[in-house]
Amino acid sequence: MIKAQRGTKDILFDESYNWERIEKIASETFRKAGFSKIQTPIFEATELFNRGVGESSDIVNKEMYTFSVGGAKKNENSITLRPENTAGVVRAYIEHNLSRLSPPQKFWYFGPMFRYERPQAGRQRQFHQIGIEAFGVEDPSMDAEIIFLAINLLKSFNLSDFEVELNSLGCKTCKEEYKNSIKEAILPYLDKMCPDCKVRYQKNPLRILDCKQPSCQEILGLEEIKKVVLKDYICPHCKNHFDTLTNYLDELGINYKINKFLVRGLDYYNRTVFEIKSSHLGSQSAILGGGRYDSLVETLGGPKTPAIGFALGVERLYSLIEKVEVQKPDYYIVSNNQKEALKLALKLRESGKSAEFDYGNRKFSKQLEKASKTAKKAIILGEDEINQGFYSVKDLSSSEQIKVDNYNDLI
RNA sequence: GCGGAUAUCGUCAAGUGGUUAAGACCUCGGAUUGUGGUUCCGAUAUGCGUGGGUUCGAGUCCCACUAUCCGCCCCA
Repeated sequence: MIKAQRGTKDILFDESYNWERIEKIASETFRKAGFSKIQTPIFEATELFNRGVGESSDIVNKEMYTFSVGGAKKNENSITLRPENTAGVVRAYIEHNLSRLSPPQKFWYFGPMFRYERPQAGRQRQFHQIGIEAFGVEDPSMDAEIIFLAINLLKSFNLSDFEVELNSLGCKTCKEEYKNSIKEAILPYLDKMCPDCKVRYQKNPLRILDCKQPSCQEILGLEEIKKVVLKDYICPHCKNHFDTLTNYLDELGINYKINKFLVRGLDYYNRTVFEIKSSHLGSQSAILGGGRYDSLVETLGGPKTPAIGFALGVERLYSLIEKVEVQKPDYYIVSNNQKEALKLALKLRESGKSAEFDYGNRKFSKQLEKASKTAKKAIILGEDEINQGFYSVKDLSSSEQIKVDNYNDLI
């Protein structure tokens, strides 16, 4: 038997219905904020992610679904199933010259992403993200709006038990300085750190701050290291940006926690980064994450354009929300005349009712049994009804059966 | 990539080396030829993740593989 691939799953019945609801609620929330939906391809040139997400990230290093196409001329065209969607949206932004339009340009998306990882609670190889990307605004009011929107989105799913973490990574220049001072501080302890951190030290030292290894945690906990990490390293410009943002958030009554150790795993982030966590998710506690990526558009060949966005894990969100059952159809038509049953069902649907009918030409007791399990009311369309031109309508919860002479009384 | 647990029908499961692999739910049929939700009767795994091995005999023991779940890493 052929089974669904490891880390992938089928979404059926009520689950599928709840997914539709999620998309609808997200769509409404974003539409009100002036975001339009963007749909980009599921695969892109591998190069896009190498340059966009970054060579030092785990995603690019070991989690991409990359393959070459083009038959015998292998490696001619290396493509990759998107591991995230920011790079794709930025590519589209550049390709369609959207920077020529009056800023800001605001987009949202919903779709599958692919990462080759070991599946676990809250982690699949094909998973879905809802996200937004906004281009062309540097002002911190945009950061505040985006963060508010993220919170607002979660609240529209009736979630309240989550925590917002916030940090600023600084801009290109002060981020470099920060990196260097971290490297300097850590150097004496480097040989005691885990192998991963030794690599990070070279490639992306900020990620060391994220390390969960006890040995590394111990070193990060040392006073002299903490002093360097917690020092306000960011430049006055970035500090001003961050302070204005937190001021706005305070003004909006948003609870957040500044976490100086919050460093995100994708290379393109700078300045504002944030993450929303729930304690009900197990070890994969992040439900949403995002931040600024002011140089990504330029990195990928576009004009210098500030930008910010976030992505939400739909499977993780799904596990937190209250589920809704699919509504039963209004009518189930019980009949041994499939032609008349079909005609009536189609007519009812045209009148705005939901209606199903029995295909089986089975005994009425069987048809009614099915009706009682699946529908609110049964319309019995037997020989008497067809010949004499009326409908017997039975309310399946009260057992009450009435004779309806006029079709209009059914709708 | 590393650790731990698990794998018996569509679902939940009993089974701890010995005849034909319990049971429940779901599904289907009948009791009831035009009246369901309650009741009663019946049907449904030549099969126990896959492949080997031990044994007179394997769902049960051993080995390998695969998958799932949980944790690490990382992320959403």
